[in-house]
Amino acid sequence: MLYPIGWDAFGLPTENYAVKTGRHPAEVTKENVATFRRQLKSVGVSYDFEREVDTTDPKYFRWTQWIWLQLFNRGLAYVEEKPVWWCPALGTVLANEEVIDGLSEVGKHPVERRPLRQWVLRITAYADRLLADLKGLDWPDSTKRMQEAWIGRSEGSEVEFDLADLPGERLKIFTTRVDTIFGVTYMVIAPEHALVPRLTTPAQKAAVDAYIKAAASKSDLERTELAKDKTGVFTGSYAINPANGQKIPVWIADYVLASYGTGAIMAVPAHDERDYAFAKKYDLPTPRVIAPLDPATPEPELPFCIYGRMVNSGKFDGLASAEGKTQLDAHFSAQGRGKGTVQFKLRDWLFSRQRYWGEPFPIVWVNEADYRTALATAKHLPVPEQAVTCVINGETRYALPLPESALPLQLPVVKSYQPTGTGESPLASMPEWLEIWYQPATGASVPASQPKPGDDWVRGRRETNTMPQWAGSCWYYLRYLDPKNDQALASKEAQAYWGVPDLYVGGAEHAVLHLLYARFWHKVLFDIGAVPTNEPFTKLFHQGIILGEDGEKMSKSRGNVANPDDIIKSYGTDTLRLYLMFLGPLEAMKPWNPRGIEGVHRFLQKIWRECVTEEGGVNPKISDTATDSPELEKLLHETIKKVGEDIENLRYNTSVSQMMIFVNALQKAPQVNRRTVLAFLQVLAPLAPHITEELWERLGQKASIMQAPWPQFDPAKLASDQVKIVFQINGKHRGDQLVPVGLTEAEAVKIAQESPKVAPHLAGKTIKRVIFVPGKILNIVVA
RNA sequence: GCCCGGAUGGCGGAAUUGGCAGACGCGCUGGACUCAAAAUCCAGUUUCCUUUAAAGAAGUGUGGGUUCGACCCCCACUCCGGGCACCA
Repeated sequence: MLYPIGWDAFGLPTENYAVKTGRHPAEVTKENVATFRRQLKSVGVSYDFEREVDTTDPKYFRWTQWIWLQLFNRGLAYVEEKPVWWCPALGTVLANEEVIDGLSEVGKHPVERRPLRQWVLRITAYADRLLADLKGLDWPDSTKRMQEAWIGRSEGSEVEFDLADLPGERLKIFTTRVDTIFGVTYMVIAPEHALVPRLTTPAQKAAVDAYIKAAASKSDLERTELAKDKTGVFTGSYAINPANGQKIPVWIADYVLASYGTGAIMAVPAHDERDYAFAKKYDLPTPRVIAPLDPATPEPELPFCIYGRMVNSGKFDGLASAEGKTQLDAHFSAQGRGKGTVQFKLRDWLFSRQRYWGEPFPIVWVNEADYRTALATAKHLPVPEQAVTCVINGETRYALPLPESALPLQLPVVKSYQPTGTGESPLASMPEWLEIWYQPATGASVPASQPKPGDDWVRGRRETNTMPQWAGSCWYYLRYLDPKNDQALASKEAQAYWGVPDLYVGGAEHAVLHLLYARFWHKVLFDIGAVPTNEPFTKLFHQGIILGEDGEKMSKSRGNVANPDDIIKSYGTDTLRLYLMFLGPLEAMKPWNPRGIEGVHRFLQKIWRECVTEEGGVNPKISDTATDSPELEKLLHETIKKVGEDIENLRYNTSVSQMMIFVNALQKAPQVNRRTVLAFLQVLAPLAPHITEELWERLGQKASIMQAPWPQFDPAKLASDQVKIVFQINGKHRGDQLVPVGLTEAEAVKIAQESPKVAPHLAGKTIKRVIFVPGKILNIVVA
């Protein structure tokens, strides 16, 4: 059994606190971890603190950086300009959650989308496997469905449209409904599309520029889903529909995203809701090219968005949609302007932050000549086949990785965590760390202000971006297996012995992002032979969270926090543990209710009194010779069974109820056998370890209760020869009676007819039908 | 807006997944013990009708449906929560 704990301690909240207080995030992290660790221990959680990990520990993030180098080496990391929230007033990049209604959360300043140089991970290369391998996982179906939708595999077609005003150029679009291509009345490209400048005519330039500026301030979410009101602007240019040769206008609209498909669509207003809304607004034609399959059906209202039969489509008329798609794909393929293809909604993963408190990238940016030299002198460097480049200050730079032997690359101590104002992280304000002479073979460096140390040294600039918090949390479950290993992220032996987590418990808020990112990393590690399995989390359970008394998430600013220290002080650890379990189902979000805690506290006190007298001796009702009543004995075995099953199924709340029922019966019993009490204490021990250990000892046991083998229930003791059967007339409850097990239907009907409660409802009626469920119910339908 | 959940007494929740709705606990009411209180114990506690009891009737967010029988399955809605790619 491996039951570990660790701290995912990089990230925004700590950094913001550091900015505010000027204290080093590492120092703050250390304090917070100490508090959490103390509280967890006081709750009596049996984590193995020997295996504790901390993602901000250089000994840990050395391996985070190592994994990242493997991704880099395999061509799964690249650099691109990506739009992020930029706040000119604060001079910093903001997270989505820090932007509220287009204003910064701090100071309420206006924000805009600005493209910045970012590291991106090619998770889309694994889209098919991430989708296909979901099938074998023992996860909640809802979570699997969410991941499926997120990956968003969609089969369709790519088609290239000639451009009337740019001879030789083509506009490539993606569509899932190529069968509607004869109904295209305009094209739409995303505001960020590369062809925008060349397609925009002088007459339209002012309008287009204004539109692009406005679109730049919206998030993708605002642009597509929330916006019922579609907006757009005409470029002034035209494309040619390759299906029928028609000249059609090219528009720019922000409901088309540059990040999905080709960033351009063919618009078929008659058969697409978004296109229809747009066409109505801008008065564009909506010709019908799909009719219902059944010709007898009256013409449906537009937009008609389901499959049907092609009409007004030249030689393709009459084909069903599916067949039409196949033929059109072949048709365009033969012309070299299209093909059937698959698109994913999943986008590559923006994997950098312009922040201080994260893992530094083990990358030095050098010029092309130095890059060639470095590769020649240091052949072991983990470089991709195709060099990763970017333009910094107008110069093309090459990404040169640190050798694995030089890891970890540590964060320099900075004077200020304040934003630089340029969009770069605070690391950019550390010239001694940033601008260096660098020896590629060893990873050694000296500040560039000093003389060049030798011939095999090159001039370099370190990467100022840091990794997002996901990085450390993507693989921590592997580090628990072998937390102190300095040769590998975990030894082969440890991995073979422990495998992957048997049960992964995590909140539903991680359903897509964390759980998808970690699966991606794990698959890459599998591909390079660093882990023996294809999937990290075979069985998954989402626990809920305890909300504040007001039903809102607990937060200091809201003042609705319940502190475990206070509860432990007044009621003790076992009461807190038991109450947390009794509060409701583990997976539910439930508010903290301090009043109910009295109930479980009384329950534990009652158990104490049943075992121990006021003077501290063993309660005289307990003896080795007492014979328990059959009822108490049966209840004990039912309790052992139910608690065992409930623990297996993570239904702790109902196991507490069952134990309460048992103790109520125990209390009423005049005599009780010691074995019965001991067995009960054992099933309670996992939830209330402290009090049960104490009572176990007071009842004369020498070894720890934790060492004793789990009690077994005897199925024979659970059997009953009597069972209650419910009588219904026309589905209405009219009485019940204890009857022998194995009663036949005829006998049951006879008993019902003789029952004083049931008989009146049968008087003068004809029995139409009898439904008999043995041992449960007899329903007589009368008329 | 899209994807995923949820809604049961005054409150937290239970119901073997289509077979007695409300287990268990909190709270409340009444009683016992006590000079008194605390603690503890006993009884009651979905709503309505009924003097009370017996006996009825209604009842699991709303409106329909399937079924001998629906908290559970289907359809349409309402409200609340999670996620929507830089909180993680």
